[in-house]
Amino acid sequence: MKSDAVHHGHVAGHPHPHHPHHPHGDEEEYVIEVESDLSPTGPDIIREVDHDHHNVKVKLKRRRRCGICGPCQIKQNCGRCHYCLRRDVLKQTCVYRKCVYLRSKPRSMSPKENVSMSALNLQSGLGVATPTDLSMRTSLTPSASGSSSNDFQGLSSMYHHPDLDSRAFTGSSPSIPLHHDPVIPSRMNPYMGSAHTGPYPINMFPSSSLAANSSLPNPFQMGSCSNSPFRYPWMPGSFARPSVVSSPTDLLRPSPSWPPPPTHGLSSTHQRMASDFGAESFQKDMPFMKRRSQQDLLQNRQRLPSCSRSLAPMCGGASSGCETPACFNSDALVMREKYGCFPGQGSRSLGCDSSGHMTSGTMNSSYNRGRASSQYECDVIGIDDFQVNAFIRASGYNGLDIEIDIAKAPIVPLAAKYKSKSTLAGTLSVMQDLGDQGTVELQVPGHKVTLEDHINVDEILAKYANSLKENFNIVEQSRIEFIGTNA
DNA sequence: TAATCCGGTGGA
DNA sequence: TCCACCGGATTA
Ligand SMILES: [Zn+2]
Ligand SMILES: [Zn+2]
Repeated sequence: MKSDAVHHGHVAGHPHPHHPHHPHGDEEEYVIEVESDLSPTGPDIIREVDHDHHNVKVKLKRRRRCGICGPCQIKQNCGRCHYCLRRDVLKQTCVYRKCVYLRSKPRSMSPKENVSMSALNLQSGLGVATPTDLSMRTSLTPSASGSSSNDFQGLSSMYHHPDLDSRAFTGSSPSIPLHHDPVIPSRMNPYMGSAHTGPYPINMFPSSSLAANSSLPNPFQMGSCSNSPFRYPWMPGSFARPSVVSSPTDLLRPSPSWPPPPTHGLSSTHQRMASDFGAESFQKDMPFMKRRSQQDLLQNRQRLPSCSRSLAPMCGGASSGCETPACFNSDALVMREKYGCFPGQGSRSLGCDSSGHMTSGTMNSSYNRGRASSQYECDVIGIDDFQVNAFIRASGYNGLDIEIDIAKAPIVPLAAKYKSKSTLAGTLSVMQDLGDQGTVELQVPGHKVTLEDHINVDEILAKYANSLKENFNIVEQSRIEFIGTNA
């Protein structure tokens, strides 16, 4: 296992645009480049290539990693993923390091989708996923995906900033058809973080759009708030101590005395996740990628690389001053997590007036299909005063995805309105180990959502974000208490 | 030169 | 239609 170090410089954000490159080819073709001025981290350059005076293409200058998203913080290749193992032939970056922003397919336009230069200038970003400054990130909007030409496309959920959109297409109603909607990475630092000025430990795994930050004053944490460099658990120097950390399953069991859920061969979520690793293809590296609803697929909304927390890359070191949720994604404010004590806000219900319903493993066969051993496994977590079945799995390097079957629990008054089909998939991105006890606060925007076959919180939130500009809807909160079993 | 982005494509 | 591959192209 080699741990190729990679250029740090390359990873870092690129200060300014490079000189426009004009690849003059045939005399039939000319290139127009437009520089964006909206992209905070490096304007993209658009090339407009006119072949026959009819076929007009707009190409982008090769994009560069944003430098601010989680994966961008990782400076080392894992050395284990498919792309690492076959680096020479595949010529792709490590799956763990793939920039969120680059996961979306680069925009490009077909001749018919041509737009005027003014439009281009207006938007310059053309819907491109421009790494956006944190301050700009107030909401996320889901978008449909185009065909993929990106090996990593499946990795991310597609969000773009509504503000950018509106700004971009001001004037011309029909937005410029985007080949692909981008991901706006947010500052994040799941694994390393500068104590102060540096990026906060903001977890912003695209898929969830449910940013959660955590502060964990607990001894079991993987220490995401340190300045220590990120390390893969399997690499020397890693702090990973799987044996010490309870598996999510264990952590989330209501009580240590409760028997663990059936595991179908694998004894814990941890192991389930662990077992998911080491495969070859990308999706095999990220098996959960298959585990999404059709709608997810349609919307190209997928989860990030998954792994158990104990397997998750992490940084060592003790946390310092991490107990503040400061590290909070200012985004659509989806959720946050806290540990230790929870300000006894009245307990809230998890819900939205939408019908979120999800793909609980037991309810949706298609959902389960991609999952071999654990789809029928269910954990129990407490939400407010209720105990609810939930499907828990790792998400992201230090995250958990928790799907809650609302229909089965009277925790959502509103859910009743949607009959028994109402289920809600909550995707919590928990950055670190939950430790003995923790509380996750979930804020679900109460937004009207069209009932689909599969809806999860992400989508709800996304839709919520989509209309965030127009109206703020009620946000309901929920908190989920995690009860750990760590000794 | 190394890294890896990105377009094109064949197979499932 | 989706996605893993391939390999040319672009950047630093
Ligand atoms: Zn890798
Ligand atoms: Zn990035």
